[in-house]
Amino acid sequence: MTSTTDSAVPAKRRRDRAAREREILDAAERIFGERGYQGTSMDDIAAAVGVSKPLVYQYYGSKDGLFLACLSRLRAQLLDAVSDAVLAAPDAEQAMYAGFVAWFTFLDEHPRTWSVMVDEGMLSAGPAAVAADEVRAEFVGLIATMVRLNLPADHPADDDEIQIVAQTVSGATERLAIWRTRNGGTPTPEKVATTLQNLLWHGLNSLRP
Amino acid sequence: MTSTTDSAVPAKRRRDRAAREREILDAAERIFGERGYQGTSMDDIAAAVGVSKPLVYQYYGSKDGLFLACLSRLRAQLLDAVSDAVLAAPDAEQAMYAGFVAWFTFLDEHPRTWSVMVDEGMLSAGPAAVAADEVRAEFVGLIATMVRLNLPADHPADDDEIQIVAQTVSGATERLAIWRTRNGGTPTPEKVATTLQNLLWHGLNSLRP
DNA sequence: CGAGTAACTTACTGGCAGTAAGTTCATCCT
DNA sequence: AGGATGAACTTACTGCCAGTAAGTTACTCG
Repeated sequence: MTSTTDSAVPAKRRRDRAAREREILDAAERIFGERGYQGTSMDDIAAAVGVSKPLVYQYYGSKDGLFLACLSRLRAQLLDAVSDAVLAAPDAEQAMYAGFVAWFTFLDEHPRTWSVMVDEGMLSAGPAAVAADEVRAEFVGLIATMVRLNLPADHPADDDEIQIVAQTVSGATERLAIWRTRNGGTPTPEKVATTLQNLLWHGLNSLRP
Repeated sequence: MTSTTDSAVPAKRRRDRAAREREILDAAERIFGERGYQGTSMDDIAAAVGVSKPLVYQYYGSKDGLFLACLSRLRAQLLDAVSDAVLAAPDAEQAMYAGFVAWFTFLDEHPRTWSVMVDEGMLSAGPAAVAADEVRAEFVGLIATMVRLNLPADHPADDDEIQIVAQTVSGATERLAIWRTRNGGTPTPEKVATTLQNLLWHGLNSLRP
């Protein structure tokens, strides 16, 4: 007999830790997304789940910790979506396009979660800032790798230039995502990806020294 | 025998409003830059100036108001630096390069003030967010105008594409500025500007439909 | 059924944004 | 001069929220 037999009713009651953690994380992601980091209190989140604040602290340690947990989950999903798209493409040019489309599409489908991550992810003090930087660093690394692979093997590229390009692409796509969200989700991911591709592709291929 | 005869000593005493406001604004810019928005309390700023907190409130209304005032002064300086450089250039290509160099150079010379503006300027709730967006919008507008001017007159450009390009450039330069600051101010503004120019110039010229 | 422990709560502390109400200093008027 | 007027400035609070100490309830397993 599974002990959780009576889980059909909406009564909150006691749940095991994993389930409660997920419940709290879901609520936090939603509320952070709606009201921002500053605008959200731990009491709000606890109340939304129907538990008391100290329970949230027991599971997530601090407000930063909880925010960080939201961020971490989102990061994994987003990174998966983009790298799947990139890896499935037959060549570099299509990989770049597919990566852009995956990026904008994912963020279309998670507009609120996105605002958690970017709009407020850069609280330059505290562990959340470190986490946000790690997310960016991961994408920058991914982009840098792609750029390197696209360069002719006999030209060891200028590392500074690769960094500059990777930061550019990362910064641009982040900003475009915010802009699209505020712009009601237009233009389409494909339109933006195409324009970006046109804008960057030639320049990328002229990186050889 | 100037009327303020005893001003030699470090005693704070009473000063007229304008002077006090400037003093507060300078301190706020410095402390926000050092500790971030969240890490700075109004008491900190008041103590640094040697006045009480309510005085700061009387002059700037709120923490957001004070932050906004810092932002506003910085914005004006930065925008001036960049648009001066752009307007002084003889053609579009050099204008773009000069704009990039001016941007990165200015931010080199004001690394702390920069972190006030960008790293924490996007608290997505509150009036500070609106102000930060206005700063960005101004730059995006400037870039969009430049792009339009560079296009052949007989081709009315696709507005979406111009927006995409402008957001891209703005997002990229913002991110590159943050990266350079954290990277100890390297590579040089000229190096970054050159790479960006190489990366974007061809793509920009292929925008014609 | 009783012991042990995981899930959960009440009731607090401390710090900070923001405010009400008052006090001190400078200047102008007669 | 000396009092009136207002600007510069302060003390002493409120309320909100992150974080905590210490306790209570209910599930589980021997």
